[in-house]
Amino acid sequence: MPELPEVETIVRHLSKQLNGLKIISGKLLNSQICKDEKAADPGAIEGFRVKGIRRRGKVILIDLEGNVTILFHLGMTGQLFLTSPCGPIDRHTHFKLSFLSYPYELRFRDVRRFGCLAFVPTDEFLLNRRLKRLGPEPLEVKFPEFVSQFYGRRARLKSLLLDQSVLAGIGNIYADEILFRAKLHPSFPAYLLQKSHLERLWKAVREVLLQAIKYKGSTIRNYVNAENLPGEFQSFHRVYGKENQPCSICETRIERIKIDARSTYFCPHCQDLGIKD
DNA sequence: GCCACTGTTAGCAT
DNA sequence: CATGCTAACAGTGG
Repeated sequence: MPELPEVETIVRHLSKQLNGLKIISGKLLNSQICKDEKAADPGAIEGFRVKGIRRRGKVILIDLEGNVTILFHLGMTGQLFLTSPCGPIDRHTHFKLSFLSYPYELRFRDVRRFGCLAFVPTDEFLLNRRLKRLGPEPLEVKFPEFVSQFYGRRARLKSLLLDQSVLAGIGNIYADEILFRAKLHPSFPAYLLQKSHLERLWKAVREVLLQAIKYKGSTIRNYVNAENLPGEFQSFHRVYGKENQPCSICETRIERIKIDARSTYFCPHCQDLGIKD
């Protein structure tokens, strides 16, 4: 579910709401969600204040006093949202936090449990396995470094966009939307790109992600933001999930192929690099 | 009921 | 190292 724009939307809202609040209780309802290291001990963070909330790639980091950072990865179906503590809790809710003088609790819910939760030392958070191999932030990387991430790589463009060590935070939806906007074929090998192609790709990464953040991400099925609301960017999708529908530019039928076992949607006319030229 | 599919990625084989 | 499958899980739709 959540890629960079969805995670950024969550982080912005949590940051506005939770900064400075004091934690009065944390409850781990299912320790299986702490799959990376030993189960988090929620007792260890009671009484600490929230110092800040950050995003790195698709990872959410809540920094607390006491050199503790709570790390969340939402996997495919993870949700991190604020809700009334009186509402029902289902069996997919794995963790919750409540705060002094604040009417909502923060819940982490994840049906498929591909997500994870960990408590890490703030001063060593980069050593966490979820973070240490991440590539540059797609919205911060300068063009020369962007080029170096693709230079000489024989893999297909789609594979590299999905590779979190190339760029951190892009997933299946935005990879396809970015390649459509850049007019590049998802199967094209990166090392054959010309500089002008890379410039198109670099710009498309920024434009698609920024617009998706503006519309609070995409909801296809499970995603909700920290306000427990769906995103609105799905109505701007040009190719993702649109097999056999006419391309919004040229009316050609959108095709679906498999790359790395992931559905990949593209317009064979608009994205014909390596096919026709 | 069965089978295919799903927004992720660590771990393994090649 | 680079690349590409597979499995982990639960639910949905044909």
